Amino acid sequence: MESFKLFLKSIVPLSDQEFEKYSQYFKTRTLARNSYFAEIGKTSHEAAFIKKGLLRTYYINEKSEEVTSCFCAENNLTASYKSFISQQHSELSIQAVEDTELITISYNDLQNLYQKSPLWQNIGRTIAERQYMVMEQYASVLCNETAKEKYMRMLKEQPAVVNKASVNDIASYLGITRRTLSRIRKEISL
Amino acid sequence: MESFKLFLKSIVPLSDQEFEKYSQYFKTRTLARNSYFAEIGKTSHEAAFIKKGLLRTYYINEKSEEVTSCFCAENNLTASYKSFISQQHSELSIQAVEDTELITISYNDLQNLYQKSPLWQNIGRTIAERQYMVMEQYASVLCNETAKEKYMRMLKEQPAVVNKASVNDIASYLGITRRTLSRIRKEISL
DNA sequence: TAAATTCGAGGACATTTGTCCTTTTTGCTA
DNA sequence: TAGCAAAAAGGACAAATGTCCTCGAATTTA
Repeated sequence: MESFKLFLKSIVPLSDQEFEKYSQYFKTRTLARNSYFAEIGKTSHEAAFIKKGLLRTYYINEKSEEVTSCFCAENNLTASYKSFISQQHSELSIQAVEDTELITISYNDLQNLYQKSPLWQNIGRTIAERQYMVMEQYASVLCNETAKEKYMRMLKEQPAVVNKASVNDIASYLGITRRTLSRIRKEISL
Repeated sequence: MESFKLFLKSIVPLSDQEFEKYSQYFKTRTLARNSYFAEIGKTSHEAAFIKKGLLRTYYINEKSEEVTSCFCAENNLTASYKSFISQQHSELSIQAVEDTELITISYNDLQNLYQKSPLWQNIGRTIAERQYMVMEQYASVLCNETAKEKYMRMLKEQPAVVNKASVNDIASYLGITRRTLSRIRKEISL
């Protein structure tokens, strides 16, 4: 729980006592490689903080291909947000790329926290704002860079992901084909 | 204010009395075509609901080109969110594509509302969550569709914007060049 | 451990998109 | 309304990326 406490403290002022008070709402859980935290078609009842490991979020496009929309690494949050927030069927699957340890909270417990405490309303809002800013960055960056620029950025910003994820998943995350990624890797290695 | 009230009601349960109670915090303002709601380098002290008109958000990339990251139309919110939330210099400019009427709130007033009322904490969080979901959609779509698919989607989802904005701005919004957009328009018109 | 399967690299060619430029159209203003 | 400037269209060629394929290495499974 220590890393999660630090994460929360980076968002709002929070004493150890306050954290203890609410820590009962959070459960620790492990997820084996390739197993799922959320699945397309099912409603997602949990959000998670990733203590250790790596998760991949993907959806299926009109051509029935898996498109990776996100890699979530240690010390970050993950959830099928749309499904979790609206409590409707998920359009996303979230799968463990490697064995992963999570700290989770259920939808009902989180709503309780929101009811109970302005502190948690504030945490919830701030997290939503942050997720927005991260996504904005992702969008503006990925849509206006060439394939090579995108891969170089990923190498710099998410080197651990590049090592752990498959070529297929990295390519679809960057919105390019395997072939293009292969060419870029060749070029870089020269 | 009527459209803004309806907008809020679509987010949270809200009585007319409650809305009246807080409406003093909101100011109405018009923005002439080509003038700015936010500017790169300046801190953004306001967020806005667009009553009428159209705004374009852009930044300057490393090649010193304007990149349009967003078109915000009537009955939506706009802000240089990062700057507004963090009260730091804006990396974005927001410019009126046509004469536009806004309903605005200042950063300080919004913080006051958050202090004063869990209702507004809730509104703030829900809006942040929604903006996140919109941005997620934009990101995954733009990064995994061809130039033509992106333009066709825009035609369908934002026909008014396609009519009002310049070819240059539409192209940079879609992450393609003017030349490519010109080719697509030609092809469609056949 | 052998066979089967998956995964990544890369060849050959097609298609898409970008670059640089000129021409045409549109809209403004003097 | 004539003249100018800005915006949009589009020609010619280059570069980037995609498609379809094969091959060999790595990994899994029987």
